[in-house]
Amino acid sequence: MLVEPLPDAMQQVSVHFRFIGSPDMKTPSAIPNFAPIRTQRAFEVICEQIRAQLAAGTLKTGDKLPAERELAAEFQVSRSALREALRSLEVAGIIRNVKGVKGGSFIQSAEPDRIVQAMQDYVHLGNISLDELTEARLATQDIIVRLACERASDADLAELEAIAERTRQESDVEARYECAAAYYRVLARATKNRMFGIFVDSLSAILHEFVQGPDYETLQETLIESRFKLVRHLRARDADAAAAEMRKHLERVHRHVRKTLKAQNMPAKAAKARGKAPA
Amino acid sequence: MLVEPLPDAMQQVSVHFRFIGSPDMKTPSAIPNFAPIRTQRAFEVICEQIRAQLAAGTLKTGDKLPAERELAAEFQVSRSALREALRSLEVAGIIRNVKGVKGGSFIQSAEPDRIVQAMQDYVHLGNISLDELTEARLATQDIIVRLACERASDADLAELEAIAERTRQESDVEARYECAAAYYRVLARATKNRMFGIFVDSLSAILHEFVQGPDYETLQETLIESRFKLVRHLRARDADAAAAEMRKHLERVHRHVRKTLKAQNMPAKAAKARGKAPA
DNA sequence: CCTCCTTTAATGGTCGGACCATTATAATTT
DNA sequence: AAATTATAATGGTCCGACCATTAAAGGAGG
Repeated sequence: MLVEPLPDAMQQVSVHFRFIGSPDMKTPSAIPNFAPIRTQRAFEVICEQIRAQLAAGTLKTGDKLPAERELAAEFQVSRSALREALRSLEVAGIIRNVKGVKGGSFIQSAEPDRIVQAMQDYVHLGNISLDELTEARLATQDIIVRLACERASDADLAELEAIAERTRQESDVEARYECAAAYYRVLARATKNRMFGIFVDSLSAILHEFVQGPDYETLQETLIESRFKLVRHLRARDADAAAAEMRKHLERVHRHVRKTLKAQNMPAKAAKARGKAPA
Repeated sequence: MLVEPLPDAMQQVSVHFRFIGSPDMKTPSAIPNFAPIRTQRAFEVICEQIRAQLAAGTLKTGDKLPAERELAAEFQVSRSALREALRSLEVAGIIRNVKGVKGGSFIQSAEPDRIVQAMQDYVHLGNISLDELTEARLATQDIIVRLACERASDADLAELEAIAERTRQESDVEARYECAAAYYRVLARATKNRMFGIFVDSLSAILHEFVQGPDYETLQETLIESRFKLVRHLRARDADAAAAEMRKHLERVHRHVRKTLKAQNMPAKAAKARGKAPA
């Protein structure tokens, strides 16, 4: 059996899963039963069970969960409650829902997108300053460059150069940003450690929100040049030089961003609105 | 008005928000209308709008969204669809739902919990190896120690010592883990950069899953001693010594974890099942 | 006037049943 | 054999209802 139904205490209609007392008891104070109160919602229990099976390895990438109606019956909850659980897992990037016959909920492979999203939310809510982001980025990239310097394959280096070259040909601002992100991503991949890729992607996405005008133009050629230089240092396996180049590069970028923000009188902590209204 | 209703194309019953053609058209191929097809679910649109208001600053921490029934009316969707959106935002840590009169959905302040959860999911799904985690941890802690060495206040240092002292008095394994996590967290806080706290918390939570038996005992005193030493180095503002101590500390821990895993014949990539069955 | 209890209404959580749009497969037709 | 048409399974949405929780209003008693 894939799932276990919710415990008996949860079986009654609309019971809110408290694990103490009885729902109908009118004078619960009669018995000095001071167990810790814990209220838990149905969808949370469901998520926990599924996550547990994930951690245990009972469920793994590619597996298909039973259909909603069926799964709801197994858990002995309504379809709505189950759907809220599935929705949670979906936005967490754990499952993917596909419609139609042979549709269902499929366990996803790991994608860093959700972590990036979570970090983005965190920054929006927590007023993380540009300075903090910048510092974290400098520190992270320093490590990455040094590791990449040891481990980058020839293919990695060639790809980096190709991206830098492509950047030069792009004229669209957004396309150039994409190139930059790709450059950083490949560099992170060259460390052969996926954790660094996560950090980089997150910081890239967040810092992108700060980039404002097309005033970037003036800096563009310098930046591209710097990327080529970095590859040369990597190829020479000169970690210190590579790290220094990256540092110079990032400082240039951030000085520029900061100046732009100031020119627009924007505090360094507020990101601009990026919500696109539905057409 | 807080929200805008969904566009006209979405108003029909159960329409799945395609922005091309008409649902009732029987021969849509008659007109060569080749606009890109985009299907979007109601809850996604709602989430986007709310996230947009967050990024724009229209919504901020502490604000209260209208009641579900009311909000559903504003968006002109069913309560179920709205609830799935709210559920998504809740598991993303953006809102908090509270019941009862004066209840509702409140915009939360930033908590790193969700990022930690996201990273945990990522590791579970992606088979990130212990080696990768360890390396990332070593690198991250190196930076943190060096920054903390510059910036830690006397209060920070005192707190670190207090935690190390408390660890010695604890006998429960889980409590000691809590102490360790707290130690790392305070250390990260001493950098005065919240981004590092996120990294640390995530790695702590994930690595905790690898810790198995109570075989930790033998190492315990050495580890605590090491924490005291680290504080002394920090107090002396000796970054290199502090970083070296931290490195030694972590390597000890990870050697031990690795050995334990091997003894249990567990691959270094699979985390043990931690799902607690409901009582 | 103040305190304690009861009532009330607003709100999130859950339920169950319904219909629609999508999609892969089976059945049918050409 | 190929193309077309039903069929059934599945996720997405809607509706209306009831329950549990909770803060505030109202009332009883001092």
